[in-house]
Amino acid sequence: MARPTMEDVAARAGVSRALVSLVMRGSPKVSAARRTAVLEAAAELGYSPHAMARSLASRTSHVLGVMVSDLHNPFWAEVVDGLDGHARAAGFELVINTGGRSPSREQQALRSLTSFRPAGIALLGPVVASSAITAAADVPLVLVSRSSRLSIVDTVNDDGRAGSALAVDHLVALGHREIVHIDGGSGSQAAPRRAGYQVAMARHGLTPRVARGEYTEAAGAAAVRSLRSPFTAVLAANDLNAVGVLSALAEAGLRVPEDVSVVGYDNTWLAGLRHIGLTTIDQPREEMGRLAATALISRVRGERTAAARLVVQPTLVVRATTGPPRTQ
Amino acid sequence: MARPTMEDVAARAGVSRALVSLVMRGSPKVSAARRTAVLEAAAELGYSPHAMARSLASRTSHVLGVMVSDLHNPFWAEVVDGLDGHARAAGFELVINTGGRSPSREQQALRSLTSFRPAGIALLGPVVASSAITAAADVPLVLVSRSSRLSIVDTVNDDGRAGSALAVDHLVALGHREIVHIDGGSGSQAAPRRAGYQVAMARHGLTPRVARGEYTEAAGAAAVRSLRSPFTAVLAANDLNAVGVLSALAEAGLRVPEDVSVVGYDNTWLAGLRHIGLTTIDQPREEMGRLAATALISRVRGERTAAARLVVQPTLVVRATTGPPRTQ
DNA sequence: CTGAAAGCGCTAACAG
DNA sequence: CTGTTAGCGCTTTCAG
Repeated sequence: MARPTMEDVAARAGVSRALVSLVMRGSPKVSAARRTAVLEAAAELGYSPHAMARSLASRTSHVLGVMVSDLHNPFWAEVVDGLDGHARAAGFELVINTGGRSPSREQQALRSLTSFRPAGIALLGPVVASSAITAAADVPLVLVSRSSRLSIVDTVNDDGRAGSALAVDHLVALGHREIVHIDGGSGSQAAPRRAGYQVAMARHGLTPRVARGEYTEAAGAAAVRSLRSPFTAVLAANDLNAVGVLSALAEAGLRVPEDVSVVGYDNTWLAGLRHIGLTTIDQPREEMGRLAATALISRVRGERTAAARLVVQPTLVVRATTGPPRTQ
Repeated sequence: MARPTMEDVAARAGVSRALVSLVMRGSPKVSAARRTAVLEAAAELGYSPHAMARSLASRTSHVLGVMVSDLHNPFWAEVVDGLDGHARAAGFELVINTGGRSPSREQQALRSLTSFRPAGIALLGPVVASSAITAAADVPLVLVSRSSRLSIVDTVNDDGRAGSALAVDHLVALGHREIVHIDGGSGSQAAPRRAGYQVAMARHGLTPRVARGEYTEAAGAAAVRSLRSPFTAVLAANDLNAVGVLSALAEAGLRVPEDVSVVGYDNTWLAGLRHIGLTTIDQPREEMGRLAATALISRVRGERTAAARLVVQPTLVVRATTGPPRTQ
């Protein structure tokens, strides 16, 4: 009942174990006849190679580790799609982990991932300390939605400053002046989005107002409830956060966009739902996943040693939650 | 630059490799002095044990493989939460994979998972053929949201027939008679939900009408558009599907619930959003994850050999998408 | 193409 | 408590 090993397959096919190894790795130096014999024997036995033994012996791995900070945010599912497609095409497999938006759990997840000695690791929206990242960095590492100064890691980010500016410009063009930003707190990429907002507001001669938030629905709702002085528009931390904002506004009896305009960030499928119809800043999610996979794989193959700083451009998607402010 | 091994730690601490092994596994038969010496040496070297070598040598594993059929459905994220919490508490780590709702990709994912020789595997909403499941079943297996007759696998399901009946009874009590069901096609658990709907309709003396669907938003919208004859209520395949239904109804100029009532299934956070306010059938998602972890771990420990058939009870959650039909 | 031999990093006895 | 001796399942030489 124990799983068959290469030895078993070799015995059954009447060949040497070395030959089975060659066949399993798809070597061209095997005659067609023997190859089929081996494959048949393997199929009959239900043999499948032991990935760990293989990577232990070969000191290589075809596994890419992926740490997803928050499985509940649809944004990451779409990034993983891009990663998965590209990795698979290049002959790599994904092993996914989750960090639950908590630094300590992320650190555990990272350790767990490295214990598999993957060829490379992608961290999607990590909040863990940069020192913890360095400690794990004896394999190629790529950070998505988090910047880094470390030359040993690659990064894939949208231009968060530009994205926020896009939102502010859109709102100002509609006539808004009282624009609040609910930020992502210490979440990944919250800082550039915040900075972009502040700079854009200043450029328009407006006073920035930042409310502390987080990348969750609950935080968006809470932030709105805590806001005292009046405002006519809010730039939320991300789509999830924006949905919380919408709920809190509705609760308060405020209409969107007549009383308050709302802009999200990410353009996940959530924003596109007809009943949400959220104006938002689009990040090319699948492409970001693809870029991350490409960066990782090129490092793994030793094709590049300099750090890659991949930046994608966000774009504005106007839907139903933004409009001109009410004239007083 | 190569990763330090146990040998390196032993050398640095001035002890034998066996002692380091004992310390790493937390054995009590090591003096406090030597233990700290070893741990210090390990910390200085940045040593972390090689999970694969360990499991290769010990023929055991503390890894649980998880195949998620669809990362885009928030339902699974919540099940994974339950699984993760319980597994972690029991000293197991999760390795996640995704199948993209395609049988062939699921099979690949399953193969990839088994290549790590995990202690057990959880399949969340698999659509892959049952034969492919058996082939992988030389480790304990648990299926979530999919039934099975195989005695070697455990299952965790809600009572889908009861869930559908709950929805139908609710709609009938409101006065509906033209109730359409958009089903989950060949998706996991679509059959019992469909059967429950049909039985409940018959019990009320009503004619069942099933439209072919899938567990996606797009399928829900498409199904509504394809419906010819009139109806006053729809029971969707799941929440995602229901959201598509809501969109298509809005497009067609139909109001919810005045013109048409809509019931979802799952009660993911999506249903609870104020702007959706979907009446739905709740499945205890985290608990399902917890039960799956418990089942898997008890099998892994050899505490049970009989198949577990764990069934949880769905409940009705009434929100804003259901109401009495318009009186003609 | 084969067979033998060494070794990946670790655990599991077992005799000191 | 220690050091030794065997492997786990596989890849990698290297000499046939």
